[in-house]
Amino acid sequence: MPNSLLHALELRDTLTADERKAVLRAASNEIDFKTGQDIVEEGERPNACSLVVSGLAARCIVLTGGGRQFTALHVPGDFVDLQSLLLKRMDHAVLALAPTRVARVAHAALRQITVDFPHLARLLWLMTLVDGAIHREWILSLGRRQAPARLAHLLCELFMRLQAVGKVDGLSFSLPLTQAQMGDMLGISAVHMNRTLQELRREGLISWQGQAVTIKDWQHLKSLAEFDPAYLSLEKAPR
Amino acid sequence: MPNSLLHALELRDTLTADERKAVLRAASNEIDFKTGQDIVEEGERPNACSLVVSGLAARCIVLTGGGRQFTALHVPGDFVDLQSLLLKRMDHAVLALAPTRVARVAHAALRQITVDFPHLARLLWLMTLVDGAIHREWILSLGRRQAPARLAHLLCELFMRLQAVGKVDGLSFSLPLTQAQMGDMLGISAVHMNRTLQELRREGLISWQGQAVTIKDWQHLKSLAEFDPAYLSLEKAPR
DNA sequence: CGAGGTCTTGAAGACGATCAACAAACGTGG
DNA sequence: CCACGTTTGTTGATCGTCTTCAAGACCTCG
Repeated sequence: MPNSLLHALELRDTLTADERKAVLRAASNEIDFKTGQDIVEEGERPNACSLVVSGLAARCIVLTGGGRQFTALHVPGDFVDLQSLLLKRMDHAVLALAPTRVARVAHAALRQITVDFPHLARLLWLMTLVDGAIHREWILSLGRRQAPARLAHLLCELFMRLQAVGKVDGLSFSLPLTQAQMGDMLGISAVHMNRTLQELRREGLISWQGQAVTIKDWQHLKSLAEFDPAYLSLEKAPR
Repeated sequence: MPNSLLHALELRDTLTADERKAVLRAASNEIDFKTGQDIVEEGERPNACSLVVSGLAARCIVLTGGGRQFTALHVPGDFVDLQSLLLKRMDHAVLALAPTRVARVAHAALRQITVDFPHLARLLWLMTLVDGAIHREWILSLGRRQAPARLAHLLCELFMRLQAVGKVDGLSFSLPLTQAQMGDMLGISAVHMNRTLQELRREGLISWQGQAVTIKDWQHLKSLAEFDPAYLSLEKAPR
């Protein structure tokens, strides 16, 4: 159900009753993906956008030579390919990192929303703008932070985003990623990812066993990462 | 004049006469910035968006400790802060990298466009989506390419973007950047930037003297970078 | 129980950072 | 137009981060 979408939108602004109805009307069928499955393929021209209802998804680009880079991570309430409404062609694939349920919202329905509900349209636009702000933080991390700060920053970001959609338990959350996959987000090798992780564990900043991540020292983690959550726009404001 | 905006929009879709008029009506005053001046400051809450009319601008984030990272480069026809319409607060500064003329478009006028001209609104949205696509390519470069390929990719991108707005002369264009600034985009030090540049020169891929960049071997530059311009959406399509 | 994936560790080497010095280009004022 | 100071470009040497290769431990699941 697109309740997760309603929730994500209402994190950032208030919806009218009509707008809520329009959102609910736009949603169509839901599909389940297994870990590792492609939700959207590179080169595809979708006629619907995919909204994560539960699970975890990532945008993925592969280089000739085998190098892989994840360019975004998506939690419940996120569209994984809202840009395809206007960009048409997918320039990257989207992968399920865990068992993931996705709701499809037809392009036609989204386009109609831009005509009938300008404010709602601006909120959809906003969601892609938040994606952009997150991209810029990743660029900063990849360009100017070294591995421990990069990892710390990503964990801070994930914690805040998961908290916003009610997917944390105190200071713990579930992160169904292998270390190799985490390396592919941080732009480091799996081996170095492992050593960096051990460093943060040794410093008592986090624990990470199996899929359970716990933040053990939020203050230090935050300052190591120079993390400031403002870029996530997790606040209500008239948009 | 926002002719540069009209041009940028019409690169990607056709406008009606009314839409063209609405664009022209929305523009207000123009301002000149000198090299190095802030066009928008971090933390600011602009009430207008800034459109590059001529010159060159970059989004810039500074870390405590002096590290600096540019997260985007903007050529004529680009908005440098269109996201501020909905994100409100600037999470980074925007800097003029050369003498730059900027046209201000009031947030109120843009918001009115989202109500009166849904199709035009989608094209504005599209411009931020292209920014996002470029961000993802930078993430890929910073994460998985080494310095020579990173530089090659940025030069390919810049060439295509400048060509689209008529700012190239054959295979040459003007790039008023210091090597240190270029390093701040590629996530490398100024010294390494210099050595990487010399490598591309030595291989006969480019020349770069003063502010004049010339691509001497487009095919090899492109293949070194694994460059595919599709992500720039430089084609007309109904949006 | 075996097989494949994941995690962990060690060692060698590549890529890029940093420090330092100097050359070249530029802008400004005399 | 030249003298000067400042910024930018260039080069060498050293050091640190991260990669790669390789091997073994652990773990999960059929």
